[in-house]
Amino acid sequence: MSTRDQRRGLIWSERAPGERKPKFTREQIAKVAIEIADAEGFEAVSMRRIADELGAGTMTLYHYVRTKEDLMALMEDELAASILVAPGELPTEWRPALHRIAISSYRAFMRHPWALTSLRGVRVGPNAMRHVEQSFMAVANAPFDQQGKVDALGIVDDYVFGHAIRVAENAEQLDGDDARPMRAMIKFAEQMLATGEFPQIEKFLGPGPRTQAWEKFARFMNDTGRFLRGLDVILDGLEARFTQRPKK
Amino acid sequence: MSTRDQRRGLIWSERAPGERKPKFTREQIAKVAIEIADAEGFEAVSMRRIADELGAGTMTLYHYVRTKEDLMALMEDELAASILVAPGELPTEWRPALHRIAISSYRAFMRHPWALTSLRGVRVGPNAMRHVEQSFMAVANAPFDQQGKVDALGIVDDYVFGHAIRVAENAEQLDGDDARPMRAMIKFAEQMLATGEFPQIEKFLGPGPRTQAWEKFARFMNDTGRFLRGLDVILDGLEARFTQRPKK
DNA sequence: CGCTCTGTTCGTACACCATACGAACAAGCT
DNA sequence: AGCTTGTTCGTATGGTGTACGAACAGAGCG
Repeated sequence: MSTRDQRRGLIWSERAPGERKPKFTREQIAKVAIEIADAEGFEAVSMRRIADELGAGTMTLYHYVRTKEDLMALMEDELAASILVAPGELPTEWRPALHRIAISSYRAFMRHPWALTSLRGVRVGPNAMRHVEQSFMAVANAPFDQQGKVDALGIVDDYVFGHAIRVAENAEQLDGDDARPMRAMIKFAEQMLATGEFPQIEKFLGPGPRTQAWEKFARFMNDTGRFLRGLDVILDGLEARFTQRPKK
Repeated sequence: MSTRDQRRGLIWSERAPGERKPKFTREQIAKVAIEIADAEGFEAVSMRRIADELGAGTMTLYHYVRTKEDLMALMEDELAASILVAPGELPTEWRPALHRIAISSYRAFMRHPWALTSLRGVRVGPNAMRHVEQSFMAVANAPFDQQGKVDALGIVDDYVFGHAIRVAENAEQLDGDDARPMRAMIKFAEQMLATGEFPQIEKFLGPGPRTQAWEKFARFMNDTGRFLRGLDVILDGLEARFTQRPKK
């Protein structure tokens, strides 16, 4: 190898000749979009806004992405990366492994609540596939048959996703700096209760002035403990299914 | 009562004097919006489109609704009505009752898949409250404490919602008349698999030509049986939680 | 060095969106 | 018949995604 090659890397990591280096990268664009959504909500994410943030013309983005839909797929996969469990940290037992993945997903969703309602899924990117791989890994040693394994993964994923999305929606109202929506909702609920059509709800809330009971209830719904208890119930159910009837 | 009052109904069902009858109703508007979404997808629902369908001017809608957001709340509550179990048909035992409600919700979601991804919730309308009432009714006789009851409802609701939303997203691609998105996804997945980074997924799919294995897999994910099995697992878990440790 | 090629950037234009504003209309009353 | 006011809706504004094609600039070559 001659000296003039010293400062160059392996051929694979070098750009092929004749290929101009673009100013931006897809990852960079996706990250900026996520930052905007985190800071100002998903509806603030527009092609113009992203381009401005990057100091580029709006149409420049369309060189990296065919449609805004594609860009959202990039955002989604970028977030999918953050639900991956660090390699080596995945327990070998199926139950703690599933538990670990579920918590990791839950945390990621809580960090970017807007993603749950705004990014419509099924655009499996590289990181989403890694998540699937990791999930299969989690149940690889589980005493379930093929169908049982997929069922188990599906149930946990569905629960985590469903829970997260409902909590996220709730939190948007609960933690907003504007308390009016919450007040309006309580007022409406009280009106409905006054009709007497809802004895069970009334019984649950108890008698007397329930101005705080409502908010307490809302906070309870968003308690992480509730998520964990539900997760345990589901894992219990999966375990029971196995011990009760090993061969279906 | 004099004869001239004969043809009039009870005072309560009469319009108060001085109140002009509007041409449309909120319910009517919401129903039209839902029809459009069912027929052409949610993105086809615009204020102009709804108004056209009703034979009204666009701005007329704003007399019935403050914003489009409000209109979506109306749509949501209209759909919430369809997940209500007919009164009298709700079993008294908590497990079949929860099962019944879950299935009813699942069916409603399957009928209007777009609603899951497009209508962001927490706008509890009258019908949503009736659903909550019905849910509390379902667990009224269950041997859980207060927290346990709410937990149980939450877990089932979360699972149903999470499952439905993922199936709905899947179905959009699976049942679309355009098979290209599906093919593109398979092609991409195969490329990823070729890297050897996904041994678990490969093991699951098995060797050889898997052109059909993919679609079979997708169909399996959307099988109603999978939903029901998951529901049973969760109800098992809830039941176990009770029999194992009656007092918490 | 300048020329050419082409990948990359982006200005302009269009169709569509939600909706603010205020004018026009008509139903029910006196 | 005239008035009041709830209801309808035309127009206009500022936003959106993106099609089109012109302008720019980096790399290779002579």
